[in-house]
Amino acid sequence: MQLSKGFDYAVRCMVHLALQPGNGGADLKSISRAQAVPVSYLAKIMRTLVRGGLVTSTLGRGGGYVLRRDPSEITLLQIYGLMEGEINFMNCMQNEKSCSLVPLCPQRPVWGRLQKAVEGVFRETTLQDLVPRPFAGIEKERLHVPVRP
Amino acid sequence: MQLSKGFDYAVRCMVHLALQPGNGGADLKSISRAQAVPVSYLAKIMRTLVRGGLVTSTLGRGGGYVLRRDPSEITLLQIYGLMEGEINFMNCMQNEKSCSLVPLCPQRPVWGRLQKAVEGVFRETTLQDLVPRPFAGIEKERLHVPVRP
DNA sequence: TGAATATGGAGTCACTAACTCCATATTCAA
DNA sequence: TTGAATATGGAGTTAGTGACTCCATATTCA
Repeated sequence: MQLSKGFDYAVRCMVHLALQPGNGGADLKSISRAQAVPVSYLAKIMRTLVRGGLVTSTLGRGGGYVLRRDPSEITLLQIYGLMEGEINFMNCMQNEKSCSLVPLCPQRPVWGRLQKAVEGVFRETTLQDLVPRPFAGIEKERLHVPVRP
Repeated sequence: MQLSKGFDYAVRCMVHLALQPGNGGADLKSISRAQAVPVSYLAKIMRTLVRGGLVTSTLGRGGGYVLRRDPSEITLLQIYGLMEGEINFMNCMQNEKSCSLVPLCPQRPVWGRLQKAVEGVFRETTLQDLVPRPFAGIEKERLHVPVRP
């Protein structure tokens, strides 16, 4: 029961974007260097985040990535959903009829409780909560500015 | 973030044992048949449960397995601990120094919260809670009797 | 004595997380 | 106009491991 590296990377890179001065954005190479994530793998992750609407990308020279919303409006649940899909602890939780052995499986509600618990933590945690203290709260009014210098 | 089949099997087989009439115990083959778990794999799982002290085994003809304690005193956390070890959602949570990037990693407390949440559900759920309704509570006074007929 | 049980541990196999590579498209600067 | 710097798309690779199998051994009972 581990979270994937992909998810970990995604979260850290989103936080990295949230930390850019004036939210100016950052490009693949710089994120890769700062977060120690292999650049080619990071590229794939960023594509997922862009497709999912959490990040905006700019092509060509001087391009890069910017958060699409305020860090306080991006939850871990959204990132998890993009990287991993629905939270489910057992295969039998995916659809109703996959549990074949017992008509009313007694552990089903337990797995459900786990799901809800984790979902709750993910839903309540925003990128803003993950910004290291010294930087918390600054530059918030300068969000959403374009990347280009 | 999935629970392993091994853990699922272990839980179901423990419940199966809790359901035996008069807690007479059951042997590999019958558990395997009833719970649809490959017998050779089940053998390995049962060894873990025996070593862990949750189940007593009897060798030789007429042998098998019996729960060592009352179902209400066996928690999912104990079973999980045997099958999977400590709950940890990220590798960096194993020891203090594995998180190398940032001295005070902001997501650490979040992973910790997940851990606590799941641990809580596991600790509060006993085998007794997983016994299907019609059987709940019966035969409790006849626990701990020997296997042999 | 032998059939029926559990034990121990090495071995197999398939799947997938994690990562690479390359060809292509876009943008800007000179 | 060209080329350097960026992102995109997707196929390919690899190492690790979860989910099993297999067999030789020990124990118990009929």
